[in-house]
Amino acid sequence: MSTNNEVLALKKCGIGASHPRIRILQYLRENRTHPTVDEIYIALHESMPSLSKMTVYNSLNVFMEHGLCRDVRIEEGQVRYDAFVDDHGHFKCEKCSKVIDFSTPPSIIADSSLKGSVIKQTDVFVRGICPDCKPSV
Amino acid sequence: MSTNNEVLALKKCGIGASHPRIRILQYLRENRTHPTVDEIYIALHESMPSLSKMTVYNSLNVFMEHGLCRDVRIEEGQVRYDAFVDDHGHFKCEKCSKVIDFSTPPSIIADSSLKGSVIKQTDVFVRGICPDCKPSV
DNA sequence: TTTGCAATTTATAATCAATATAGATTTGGG
DNA sequence: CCCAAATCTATATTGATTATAAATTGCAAA
Repeated sequence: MSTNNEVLALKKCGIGASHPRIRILQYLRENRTHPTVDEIYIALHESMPSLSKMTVYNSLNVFMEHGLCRDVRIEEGQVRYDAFVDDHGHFKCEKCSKVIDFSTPPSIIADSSLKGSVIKQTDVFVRGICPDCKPSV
Repeated sequence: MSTNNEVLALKKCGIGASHPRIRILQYLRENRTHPTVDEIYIALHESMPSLSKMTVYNSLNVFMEHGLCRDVRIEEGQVRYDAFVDDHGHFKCEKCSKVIDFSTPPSIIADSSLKGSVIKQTDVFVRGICPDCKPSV
């Protein structure tokens, strides 16, 4: 079945592959739109009437702890989630609200102030107007 | 008096130079520790007993609207403020909790996915262990 | 100065996403 | 199939921030 990948990914992390978790991870991997908890909940609730929003919160937190997804806090008061965990930045268009991925330079620290530090996590957020929404010259 | 700079900065933005605003801006400029609303409130309340926390919220929001400071949302659930508004990134040490400024590369977008976009605001957050807290080899 | 009005501040109440809790259900090994 | 552990669900709670409206302050004109 098409959820095999998700089951394997969950097992590989040593966490239980419950039905809600499989569906949430699958949704996140198939919808690279950086959805919020609410968006995920609304989308899945239709076909899983017993799903609780708490389970979405819990699952996403567990996924994050195990590197299966990351949080995108580009907007105040709305946490988005992304199953693409390789290094990349997020651009939010203030016109159409889309969140677009982009690549970042190999090194984000351009001075020596943090020489010798250990980097655990990097977040790069850019806000502006995307090419599609920008009035052409 | 030493608050002249703040009065001028506020007037230049076209916003009222009330006593609370002068003191809050002054505190922010003299304490480059990226304080939270609570930290600012506690620090100033001592010498301004009538100060309301709402005023700190209001003032910081007005300052942000006029480019006098920026918010640093490097931690979930805690907004910090920074009167240094030139482009720079923020590093948070997970051991000592300090937030350290660093410079960022001239261009933060390393691919062509956003060619033609308008950039309004950039935030670069790095979490890890700072040189002081890292056990030396 | 004094006056008057708009801007600002203050206190209180309301909001709302996220967490805590505890009982119910599901999962997976034997 | 059974059972203990993991997970899920519903409800209550939290806590930072916003909303509201009344009180106060700032400031410019008379």
